[in-house]
Amino acid sequence: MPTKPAQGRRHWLVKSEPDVFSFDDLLKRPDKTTHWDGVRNYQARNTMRDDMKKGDLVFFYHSSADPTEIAGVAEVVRDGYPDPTALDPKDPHFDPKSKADAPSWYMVDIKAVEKLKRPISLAELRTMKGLEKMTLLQKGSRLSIQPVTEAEWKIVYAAGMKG
DNA sequence: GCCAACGTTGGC
DNA sequence: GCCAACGTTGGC
Repeated sequence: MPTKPAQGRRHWLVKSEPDVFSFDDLLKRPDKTTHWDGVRNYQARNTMRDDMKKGDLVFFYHSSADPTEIAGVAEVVRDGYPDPTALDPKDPHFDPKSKADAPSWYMVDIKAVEKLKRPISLAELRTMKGLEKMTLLQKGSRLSIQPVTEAEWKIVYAAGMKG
């Protein structure tokens, strides 16, 4: 499958606690790929179900870490589809209200593309020109899956790859 | 560990 | 439909 041309790509940021699942963990997965399951927030669900498309690029952010930082770049390799963990009573993310024929929760598959040469911490992001409106930096922003504009993407990526 | 901000639930 | 109570997120 050919890679989507850069023009059509949208950009996202996903949060993960590295103690639970880090960017290095993603790199170690078979085919460097995982299901982004267990998300139980409607706005994040809508983003995965409706907006994230194969070929889109994703910043992998380490939350609840020291320091909190953007660690790497991943790529969406499968569009949104129902999250089976919502239907599994033994799964910690089980949702009794979700039904197989009317799934409440969705996930995408993401694949590691490259680690940043230099991770960019939240503190540094706050100092960088052009990121003032970045969703991650807004007060009270808790969204675990959020959009990144192309301009924001370029600024952060350039800094992270400068080494 | 604290706590502000936010999302969800449920009583009314 | 309102909103108080509760649970969670996540930076510090």
